[in-house]
Amino acid sequence: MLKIHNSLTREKQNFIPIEPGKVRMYVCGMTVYDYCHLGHARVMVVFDMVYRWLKASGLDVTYVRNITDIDDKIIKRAAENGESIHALTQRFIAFMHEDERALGVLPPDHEPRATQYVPQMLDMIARLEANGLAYRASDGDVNYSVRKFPEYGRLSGKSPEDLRAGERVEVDANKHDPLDFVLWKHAKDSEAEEVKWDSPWGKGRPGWHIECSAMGSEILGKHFDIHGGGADLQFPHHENEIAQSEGAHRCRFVNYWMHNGFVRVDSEKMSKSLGNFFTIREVLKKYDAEVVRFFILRAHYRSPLNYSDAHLDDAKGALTRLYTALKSLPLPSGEGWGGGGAVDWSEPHAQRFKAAMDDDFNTPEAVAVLFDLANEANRTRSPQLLAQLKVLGATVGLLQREPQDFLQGRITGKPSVTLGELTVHATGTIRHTPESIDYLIRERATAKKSKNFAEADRIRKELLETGIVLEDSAAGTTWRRA
RNA sequence: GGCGGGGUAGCAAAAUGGUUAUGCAGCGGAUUGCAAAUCCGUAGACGCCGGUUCGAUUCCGACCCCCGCCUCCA
Repeated sequence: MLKIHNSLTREKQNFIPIEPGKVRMYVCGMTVYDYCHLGHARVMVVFDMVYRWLKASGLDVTYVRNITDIDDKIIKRAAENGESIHALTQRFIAFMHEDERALGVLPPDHEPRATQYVPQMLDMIARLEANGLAYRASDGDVNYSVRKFPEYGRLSGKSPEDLRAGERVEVDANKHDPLDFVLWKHAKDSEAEEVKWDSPWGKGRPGWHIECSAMGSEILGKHFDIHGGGADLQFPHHENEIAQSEGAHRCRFVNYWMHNGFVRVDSEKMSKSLGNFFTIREVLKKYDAEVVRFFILRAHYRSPLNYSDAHLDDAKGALTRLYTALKSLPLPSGEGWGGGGAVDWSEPHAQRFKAAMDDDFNTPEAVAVLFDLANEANRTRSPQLLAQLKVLGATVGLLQREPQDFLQGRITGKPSVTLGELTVHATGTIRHTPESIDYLIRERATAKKSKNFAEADRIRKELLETGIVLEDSAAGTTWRRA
């Protein structure tokens, strides 16, 4: 039985879908005006893992992750760049997709963009107005009247009294109450036509929170199973979503709320405002994308995750152990590595793996099982256990490449991002190609045959200095990147 | 100030009222021309102080420290 930690109740609960066998899940995605950073990578990877595990559990999942393609920051950035918001957002959506594919993130079933759902948002605002929860302020904005929604604060565990609005931010005089938030922003003369939509309240554009309420209910229905996002969205974004959705539809909005922890740098939250972020593509120039994915899944999704090169190096070493074990798995006849059989769920490791994953997606524990599996497979030389390792890895989007591709630093498929090509390490003095490495391996074999170990060792050392490790075995010599 | 999360061996990171987490690094051994990889063995831990208990890292209380949300943020 799958258990999920529900932010709404702050405890693990048995997961019971609204409709048996089906799961409807919504995750807050990115605002597209810049490159994605590692914090975004964590949301993508974490919920991709959730998506994959729900599917592996036999559930029919509908996964929606939205794209915010209209908001203040986008307008500002487009103006700075002297381009349309459409051009700006299209570009960064494409970059985001590249980053995701590199990280092994499956495309969600739906990826709605806010600008495509303005009519649904207007409809929702009208309902809120009809229900007496929205009002038109003197400046022309339409606001949500938080005090009229008694449940407000339930998700974040805050009471309106405790919020002390205005303590950190100036209170907007147009609001009836400082906690009220905007549903519809009136158009300003200075703004481009591109960001103005007609509405019963005059020209304008949607507030941020309404898009998720509108897109969620439009695609998944008024009541669905799981809603996720970064922990910083719990308040006010998700709190406001609940107020809007339940206020408009007069029914329960979401059963299980999930929030992932932050990526940190030097024990501080990685964020745009602090400026301490690393973009995904920046990191992918230095580290294999699967190492980054493994790094994320090696921690529990709700725990903080400290980013540093040392930690990535560590993750790389660990993943190398798994792929090294997999190296001796014979290729299934006629099939490439992309394929893979079904998991044998009766096997003990698989049972432990499942128990871990079912316990609020405990990927650190599940990964530990993978290592136990690798150890036993190495010891017993069992192809069955290696096959099991590979298919279990698949359930969380790991270990699907040909081992030599990983070990020798190649990328499977053709991500359009330029990633670790075979240029060896920066510390190296000579850069080798696979051909030159093979040549040197043959030279060394000749030297070894004539017992010229000094020359053999010299060649091995020369390669090692450029980051290439040679491994001799009965079957011959293979190489991998250090 | 309000609310919430956390402090585990050199580093990372889980579980658990009594029994090996796991990975990297370390140490000893097997293997190897020597290595690497692999295997076997080994050392090392639960912030501090009390309490409950036959027994606490695990439960309870106080304290110290760190982090997050309360503003846009994944």
